[in-house]
Amino acid sequence: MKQRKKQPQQTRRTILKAAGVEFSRHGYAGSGLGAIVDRAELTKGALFHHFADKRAMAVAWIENLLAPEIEERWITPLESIGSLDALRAFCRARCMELAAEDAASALVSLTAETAAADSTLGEALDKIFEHWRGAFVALLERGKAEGWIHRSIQPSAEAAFLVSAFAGFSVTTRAHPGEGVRRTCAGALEGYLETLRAQ
Amino acid sequence: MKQRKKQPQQTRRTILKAAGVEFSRHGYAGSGLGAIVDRAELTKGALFHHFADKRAMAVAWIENLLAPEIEERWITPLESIGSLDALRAFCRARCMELAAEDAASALVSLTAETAAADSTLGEALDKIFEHWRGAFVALLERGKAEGWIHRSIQPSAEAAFLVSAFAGFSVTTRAHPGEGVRRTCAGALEGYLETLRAQ
DNA sequence: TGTGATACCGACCCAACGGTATGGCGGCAA
DNA sequence: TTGCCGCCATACCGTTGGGTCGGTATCACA
Repeated sequence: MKQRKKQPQQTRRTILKAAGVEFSRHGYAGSGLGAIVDRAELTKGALFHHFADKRAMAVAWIENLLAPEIEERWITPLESIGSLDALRAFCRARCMELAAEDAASALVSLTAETAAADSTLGEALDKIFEHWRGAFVALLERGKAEGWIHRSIQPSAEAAFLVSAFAGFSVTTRAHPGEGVRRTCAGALEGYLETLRAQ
Repeated sequence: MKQRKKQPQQTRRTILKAAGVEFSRHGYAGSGLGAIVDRAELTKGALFHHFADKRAMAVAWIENLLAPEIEERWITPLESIGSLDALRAFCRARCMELAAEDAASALVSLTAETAAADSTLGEALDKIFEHWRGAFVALLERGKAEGWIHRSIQPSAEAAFLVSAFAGFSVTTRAHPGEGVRRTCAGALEGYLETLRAQ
């Protein structure tokens, strides 16, 4: 069996995965390229062969790794929700699982740090938020059509609110780990979700 | 009139204010001490005379400037709220005013960046969140006693949720400035607040 | 088997980082 | 007036930051 020794796509992913770990833990400015290539067990030569500079690498990480993770954990599951009880259960589960290593937590913390100052990163991150909101809009509109979301609900408003709520949970969870705050937030969120119920 | 030439307390505040501007714009790791003393029109000698190191200065900023600003804009006003309509108006107003320069936005972004990795900063920041939640708890309990908050409401849960919601708004606002998202979030938040109303 | 292109390494560059050492100057008590 | 301490400036240090460059190993293809 021939094992290729040079696998550029794999190398690229290895770098992005290492970068993701560093970004999630130390933020964008706090993550050095040295720490990233050390974690990847590669060198700066490899890094700068695949990416023009640090920012371009961060954008690639956002688009190639972070966005798909958000998609998989937070967005795709919405498609198979068919009742308000299912939506409640899903939101509660995601709230209780929230941790600093979660993709959503990385999205939120990178956004908070960089979006205001760096428009390139900001736009890449906002695309994910936009997509996320869009998925909630689609869910709520479907819920209205299927009769388990109240007719008077405005999907775009509630979608923006829900995404912001998860973002907020991830911040307060970072400040105050432990189950307590997550549980109370999850409970209050379920109370809010009840207001969307038909009738 | 004798104008004192050495005013250490004033110098200290000048440094902290400059640090606050840098932290708000570039985060903790992204703010260099050089940029801070330049903004303050002082030198590192002054900085390290008043603070042991960068982290201690950040803690001093959090406790001496950030916390009082949060207190003034977000916490103290809660004391003079005497009806659910007043609470709705207050929350809407704060939502619509939210900007990257707001103290709450700085609190959130610094928390997202540092709380998970630096327990010293994390605890200083969490104190503010804790105090904020406490103020909402007091408000909701008073509202129950005065009869304009529903009896079945659990103040601690709703307080955690409200603080998280504002934190989330500040993040999504950073990613997507402009009135649109803020307005829709404010609307949905008011819808949620209605669920707290007595009867 | 050669050959040009791609993938990666390792040493290096300079600027900026957080932090220190020293010393002058203003203000106050004796 | 002197002596001293608190306040702040200046110059500097070692390290690390992002980024460059020449070279080498490996590839696809001829």
